[in-house]
Amino acid sequence: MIRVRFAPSPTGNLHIGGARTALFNWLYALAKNGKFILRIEDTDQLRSKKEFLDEITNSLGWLGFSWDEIYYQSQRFSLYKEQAEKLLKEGSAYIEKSPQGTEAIIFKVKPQKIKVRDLIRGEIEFDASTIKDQVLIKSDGTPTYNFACVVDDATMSISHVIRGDDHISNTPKQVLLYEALGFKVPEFAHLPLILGAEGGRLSKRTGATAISDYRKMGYLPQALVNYLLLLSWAPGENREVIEINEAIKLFDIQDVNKTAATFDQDKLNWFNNQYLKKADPQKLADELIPILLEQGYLEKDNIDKAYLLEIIKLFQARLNTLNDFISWADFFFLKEITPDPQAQAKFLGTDLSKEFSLFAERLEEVKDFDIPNIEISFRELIKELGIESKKLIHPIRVALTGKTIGPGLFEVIYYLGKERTRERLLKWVKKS
RNA sequence: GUCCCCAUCGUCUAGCCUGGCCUAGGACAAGAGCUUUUCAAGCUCUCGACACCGGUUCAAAUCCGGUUGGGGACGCCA
Repeated sequence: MIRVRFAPSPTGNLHIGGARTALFNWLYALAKNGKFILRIEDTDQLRSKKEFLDEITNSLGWLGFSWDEIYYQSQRFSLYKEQAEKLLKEGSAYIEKSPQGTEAIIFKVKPQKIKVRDLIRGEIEFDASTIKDQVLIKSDGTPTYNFACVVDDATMSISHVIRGDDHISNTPKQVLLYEALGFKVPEFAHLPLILGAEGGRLSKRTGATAISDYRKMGYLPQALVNYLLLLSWAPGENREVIEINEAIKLFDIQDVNKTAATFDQDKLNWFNNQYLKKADPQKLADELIPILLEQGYLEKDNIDKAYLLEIIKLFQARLNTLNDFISWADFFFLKEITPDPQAQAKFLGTDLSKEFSLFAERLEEVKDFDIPNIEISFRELIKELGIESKKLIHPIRVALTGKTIGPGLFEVIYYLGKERTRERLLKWVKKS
């Protein structure tokens, strides 16, 4: 039975690197019909916070990873103590007294060669003479990371330890502990790290790294998962966009690369756009409504969902993030728009009173107010006035949307409706 | 400083294990064009890499050694 675990410490948010480790563990469990275990490493009582724990579990859930079992190290202190005392009795550990009189339990590291087999990297050899004796139980009675980790992985019957590259140097220390405690050594797989754009670890300075931040920025979990997955694994056949169910069939931990990858937001944006394009507008609406309410674009008791759905369809293909929707589509929800100053100067600087009022009149006369008929009436007007269509299209767009870019003008007019279109046009007509 | 890991376009990668099919394939980004009503999307094209040196071999991106470069770890943090 394959049993893997993700072991975050609730001393910070779930970040990109942690999410990727969780993904590969979860995916491997699904691919091999095993179990995925969540272990909360909250031995540091001072730095562990409930809010971080909540953020981590919420983010994992949002990404779609569910766990079969959950454990908290803070509830297992007696087990660690017991195992440390066993080593003490056998003579492989000793007690060290501090000047204050407190006692710590230290593991004796004997000089020897330690071989670690890694599913991704092959065999790695370490010389134990370069490793110091290891603290097992700190003088405050709590276990150290390496010790609790070994006791837990062994007692939880973890078959494969899949974790970040940064743990490679912990591995020989842990192997020694497995052997001293008489536990079977699990398989190891060390995942390459994800680096920031300037090289080095992904940090707050390199941009947002918390998964909850990506959620707030309007990324879809499927897109983020797909991107993370492709960061050090490839399904082959030049495939990039891959549904998770398909990935489960193809994934194997041995196929993961050894090389550290640089996080690239541009590519993430592309993935997000790919998923946004084919997403169910209904689902996007569900995500968008709370944000639109919060920012005052919608009123709680007055939501026209069918209308919102149409507007979403209009923008879906041009969004990189869900949040882009608000900046592109705001004019559909605002009572009054303020045109971008540059756009106004460029397209509404000259007097178009005659053209705008004529067009407003023509729109009044359109019988079946639909997109083709709006276009026909516009084209006829252009012909009569003898001007180029773009001479009028761009100014009208700015008058209606406040922007120089957006969906096709006739769609905009249709969804804005006769009334609002007229109002916004006439605002630029000088009364003589 | 010591130990460990890694090395294909700017970025993510395919190929490497099982040398020849590689004048190295795809994607993102960038640039150009088509379309056009602007921005996206879509389509077409362009730019662009086997870090270096040596060895093995008829043949090396692929195997071996070294150099260089990058990253990580050396806590009574996890």
